[in-house]
Amino acid sequence: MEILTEVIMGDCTEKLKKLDENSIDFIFTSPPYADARKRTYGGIHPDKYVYWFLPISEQLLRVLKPTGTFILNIKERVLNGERHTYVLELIMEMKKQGWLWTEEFVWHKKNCYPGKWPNRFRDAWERLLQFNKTKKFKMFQDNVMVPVGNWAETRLRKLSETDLKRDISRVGSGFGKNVSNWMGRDKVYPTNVLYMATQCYNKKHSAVFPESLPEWFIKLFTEVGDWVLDPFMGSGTTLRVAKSLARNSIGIDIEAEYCDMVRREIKGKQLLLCENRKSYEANKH
Amino acid sequence: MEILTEVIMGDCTEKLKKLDENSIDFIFTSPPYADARKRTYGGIHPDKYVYWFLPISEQLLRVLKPTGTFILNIKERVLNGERHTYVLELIMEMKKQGWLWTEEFVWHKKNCYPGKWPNRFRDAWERLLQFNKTKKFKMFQDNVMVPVGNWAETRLRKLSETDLKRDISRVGSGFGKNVSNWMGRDKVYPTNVLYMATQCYNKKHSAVFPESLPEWFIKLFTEVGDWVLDPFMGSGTTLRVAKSLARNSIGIDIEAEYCDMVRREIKGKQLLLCENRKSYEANKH
DNA sequence: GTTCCGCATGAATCGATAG
DNA sequence: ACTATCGATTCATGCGGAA
Repeated sequence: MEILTEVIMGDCTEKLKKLDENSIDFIFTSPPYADARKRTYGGIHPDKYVYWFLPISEQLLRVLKPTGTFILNIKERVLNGERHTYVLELIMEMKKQGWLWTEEFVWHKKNCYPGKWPNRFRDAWERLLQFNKTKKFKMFQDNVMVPVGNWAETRLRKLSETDLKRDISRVGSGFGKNVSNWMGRDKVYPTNVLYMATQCYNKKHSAVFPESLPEWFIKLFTEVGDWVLDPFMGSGTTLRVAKSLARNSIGIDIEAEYCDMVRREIKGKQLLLCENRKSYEANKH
Repeated sequence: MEILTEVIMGDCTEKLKKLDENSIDFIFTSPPYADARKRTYGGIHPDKYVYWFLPISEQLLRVLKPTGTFILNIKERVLNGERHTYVLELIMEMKKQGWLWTEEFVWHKKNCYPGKWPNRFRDAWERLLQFNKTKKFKMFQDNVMVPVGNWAETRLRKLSETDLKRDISRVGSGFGKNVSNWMGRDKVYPTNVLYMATQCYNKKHSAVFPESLPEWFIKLFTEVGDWVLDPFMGSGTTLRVAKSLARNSIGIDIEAEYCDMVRREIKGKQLLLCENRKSYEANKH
């Protein structure tokens, strides 16, 4: 079976209209956040964000199969000291369009953006909104099971409870036992909180989310040979993962530079894969 | 300085009207979830939740000092396979009342409720919505700093990258060095994700949230001698923590049994403190 | 080949300054 | 008054060079 990976250059609002209805199994995307990436997308003001996105989500609803899922990675900005409500409004407007708001996953970022302010802490999480067309969507929970428990933290907590210095030698000797214990145990289903690092750095083009993020959801919501769509492709993280997992994929981006780069990669002339890429470690602490 | 702890029995919609305006420094509460089955508060249906809560939040806005903060612990239920939107609507309606929606913290539960469903995973997070009356609210960030970095996880990742069994002995010998390294480092400010265990079990009355949750926020938003309010007191976790931190507190509950229990505890005749209570470990993994 | 140290780099946000 | 730009702040991570 041949796996297809297609790159379409242009504004996704228009290009999505050319895709067949009920043809996509899974949509994963991270649209430009309000007022971020001003150059590329003209800088959508928070107050106009919903109005800007709704025509796109309307098309996404059209192209998605009834059994498909749409995961939207998004987070609202701070404006005048408050969290803006455009994401909340977007959810309610998309429901009016016919979307089902099935779930909200949390991406708990291991390494969030630094900074200090008198009235707030660093933002260490983003929303992963799950939308569906029907209640009968495909889901393969067994594909994303995680090792049980938290070996490292248990060990750490025990250390802090006793006298550290005195116990170091004893801990050292007990170390192997714990490791084998942890490895021998079964796997469990994950939760709706994903604990992952923000990025896997490439040499030139950094991605806004790590490969482990689309990887987790593609395994969860699709089968081999299914069709994956990312209307805001960017550096092509979603397509790269889809291809490596033997899923067909379509990426749309308005930037020629991104499209060229991803096309070159598809042809195999340039491999931009992160070499020391870590497998996802969702829910492991 | 004497610390006062007051328990008021009754419907908080009414009882709140008897409190002075601008008299409370911090409000922390976890209102009953929308649920048609529950008897208390007349069994609020999700569709009527906002309508039910708004008169209460209006009173909370009145009694809170301009420098005060209101933390609302809440999570929307699943209804007909979808997340209900009453929390989103509530945020927007409270903004119309005059509240500022400053931030949304995430309580990432270490041990969430078990279970398995064909179309969703276990829910491991809840919202902690921060509302303020003005932008000039009190915040004492230094009181909630956490140890830096993530020693345990780094160690764990290194182990998985190499041959585990072969390296056990070597790791054992290098253990003390790493521990001292980790201990020597400074503390950093936390993020807006709190990673805490779900509950601290009492003998009879289990609390909705662990003591570490109000503890963290009371330390962050109040000083010794300030006034703390919980309009849905329940088993009195908020009041217990407030008292132990030398803050005055007021709790309101409609259930006589809860009120009696908390009053007895205040008098010192019954100590319901969790014996093996852990200190909070926000953002440590 | 390893390990260690130093350094640059982020989907950020606030407050001050300038137009 | 309201918007646009800029510097300061902060920390987990990966990279390169050195021991």
